[in-house]
Amino acid sequence: MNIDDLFALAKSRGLFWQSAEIYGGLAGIYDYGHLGTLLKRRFENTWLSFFVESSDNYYLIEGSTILPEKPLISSGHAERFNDVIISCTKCHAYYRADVLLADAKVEVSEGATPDEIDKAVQEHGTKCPKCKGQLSKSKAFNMMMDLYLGPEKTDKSYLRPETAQSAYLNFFREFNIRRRALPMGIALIGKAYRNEISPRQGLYRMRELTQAELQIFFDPATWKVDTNYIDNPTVNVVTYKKGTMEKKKISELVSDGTVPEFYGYHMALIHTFYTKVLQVPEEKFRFFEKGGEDKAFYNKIHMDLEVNIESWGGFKEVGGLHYRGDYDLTSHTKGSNQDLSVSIDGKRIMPNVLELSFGVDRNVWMLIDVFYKKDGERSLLSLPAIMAPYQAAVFSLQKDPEIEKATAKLRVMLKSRFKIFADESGSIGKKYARMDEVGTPYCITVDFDSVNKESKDYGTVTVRSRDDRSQVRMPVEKVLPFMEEKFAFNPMNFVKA
RNA sequence: GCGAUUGUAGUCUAGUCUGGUAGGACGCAAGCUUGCCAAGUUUGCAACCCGGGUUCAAAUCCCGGCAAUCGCACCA
Repeated sequence: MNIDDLFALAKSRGLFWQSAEIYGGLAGIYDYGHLGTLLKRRFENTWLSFFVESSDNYYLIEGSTILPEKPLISSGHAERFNDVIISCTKCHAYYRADVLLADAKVEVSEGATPDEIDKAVQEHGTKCPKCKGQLSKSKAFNMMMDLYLGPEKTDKSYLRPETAQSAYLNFFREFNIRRRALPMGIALIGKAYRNEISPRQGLYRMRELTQAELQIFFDPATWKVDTNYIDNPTVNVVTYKKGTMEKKKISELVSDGTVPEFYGYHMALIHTFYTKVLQVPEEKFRFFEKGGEDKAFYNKIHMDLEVNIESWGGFKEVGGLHYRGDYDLTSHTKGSNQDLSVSIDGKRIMPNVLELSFGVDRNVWMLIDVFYKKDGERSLLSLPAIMAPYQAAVFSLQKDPEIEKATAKLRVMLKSRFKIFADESGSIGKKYARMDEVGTPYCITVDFDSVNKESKDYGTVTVRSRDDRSQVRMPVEKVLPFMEEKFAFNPMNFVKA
């Protein structure tokens, strides 16, 4: 499936589309429709259950999307998110000024201002490397969206560029409330904002995005994890050292020193989430270790979580596992004058952070890409049941007052426990086809025998499975238990280490 | 931000070069039909991205904007 096909599906079935589309839209900003919202919620709830609620020490919080300027200066975003850009007056190519000057072997101090850059360009007569044209004046470009609050619009603030900062800013209070114990996890699911220069590829590069992040604060000297690494899965991994994809046991990655134990454990956890909970085929999921220039400066170990997504042309980042050391709490300690170090067993330490970060929108797109199949006439979205927007549909085989009465009754019975689709237009085959396309795992159909007292099948209905189109007949009163069983799957069961 | 391509009912698309009644498919609605997998049939609904210009006349030509895809660049 290519991007255009996926978008056509998304628009026609109620998944997502551009915000304010009747006005022509806004680049990189999207709305979710009724079906997309259901799907997104399923992903978020499953993520929450698996990574957060499975632990007694991890909690979800909700942080504001607007942050004052100071913490973002401390975190480095105000400076590092801030590139100085310079363009060519002739061919209009533009460059990051520091990269351009480094290539031209011109030395400038790190974090040089536009004025300093312009001076250096003038002194060295630096030209456009492509066309040798004159370079323009440089200017600062910040990826963060800024806001000015108050009656005079003087209070500078930003829309948060990542949810992570909300976790760090709330560490101190949460730690004190929660019995001062480590490890402690703070999770957020929420919006983040980045002023991307050029939003691309549907939900891949967005200006307003949803992140699901878990920040685990821990003491590296004492954190104990399950060294069976949750059945020690074999994972696809591109290590920085090797540079190509290979299959490795988690235990190997730990014993050969690629990652520490706690990191390996979380690789296993994430692998389980993608391959067992979301049921992404193993060959489509991998870890990709970033190093050197590509690694964010604060990270000690940085792996992207990648899924092979056809519409995005191959393996693409859907999340990250980042060992951030004590960078975050140390910089906020400096910036706020609030000592965020903690005392554990009489020892004073600055907690380290392991960040599990997921792009929710990218994962929603990924699920559609991975599970949508077109087989001749048939369109099938074979989502795992736990991700299905509608869990079942209840249909009447045909227009008939008796049947419709029974259908309505069955719907009421199921509605309080499950998300039930109810729309009777079209033939039964068409109804099934529609449900296949939006990933509804079960269609329950009331037919003439169901309501005919003379029939041996009186009081029964048929339940059709989405993937193999098979049908089983069962008494109406068995339908609820059947559904309870089919949706009993609890993602957190994988995690009890 | 630069370059290329593109923008037509809810969705996909013909028509644009060469200006002159916007056509099809799917969809949706109502009816007939239909006893389990997108059937048939009748009737109906629904569109030229936005703004300006040229012209007797613009979906079509020109200018500006917005948006999308791809490439470059960018993505602490």
